[in-house]
Amino acid sequence: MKVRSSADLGAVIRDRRRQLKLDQAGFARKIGVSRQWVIEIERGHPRAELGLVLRALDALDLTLDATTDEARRQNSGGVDIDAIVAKAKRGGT
Amino acid sequence: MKVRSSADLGAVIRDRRRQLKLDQAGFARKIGVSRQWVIEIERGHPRAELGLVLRALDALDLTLDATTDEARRQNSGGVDIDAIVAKAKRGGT
DNA sequence: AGCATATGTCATCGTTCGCTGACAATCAAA
DNA sequence: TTTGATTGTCAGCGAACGATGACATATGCT
Repeated sequence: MKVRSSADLGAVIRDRRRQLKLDQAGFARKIGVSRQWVIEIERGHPRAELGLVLRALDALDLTLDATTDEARRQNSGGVDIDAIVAKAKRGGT
Repeated sequence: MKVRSSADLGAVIRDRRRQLKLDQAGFARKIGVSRQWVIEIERGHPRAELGLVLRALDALDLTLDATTDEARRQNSGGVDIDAIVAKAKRGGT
């Protein structure tokens, strides 16, 4: 998922934490912060510490990727399915 | 580039800032922080504010993506073109 | 309903943020 | 070398961080 705001970050963390069936307290212990911190982060606190955020993502097996908009247009998200299919129907690869 | 630590983040920001031919002062003004802040971030300061970091990345036209290790194995570089083409040749979408 | 677990709220406290302003250090070009 | 721009360092200050602990609501299960 794209992370453009601290609210996005909070959503990503909360969703993933629940996927892994961790409660806030266990999650907090795992990354060495207070449960308060988890609450604030998941709420989208914009002034949280970068380092703790990275620790949290790591604990959730989430990796952060920084890419330029152009680079992304060429790769992953922007595969031109229609063109591929059209060519495929014509017998191309 | 993958961002696992604040040092990574600093490197990404510095490289991209230079790509765009911005000096620290201009960059700082653009995102509404002090030049001091830029210096600290590029040095890898781990306790920087999340919100300011996101503003900085935005100003550099950098987008952050949070993905699980598994998800990345399935997607990014690895769109299953063969499967798509095979289905297309059969007349599917 | 009752109970246990999970989540959210509040106040307090020590630490550190990011800003400002002035001053070095570094580097490039004339 | 001298100039100018860029980058790095320092001290001081107000504001906010994150931790702690106690309390208040959910939420879920029998």
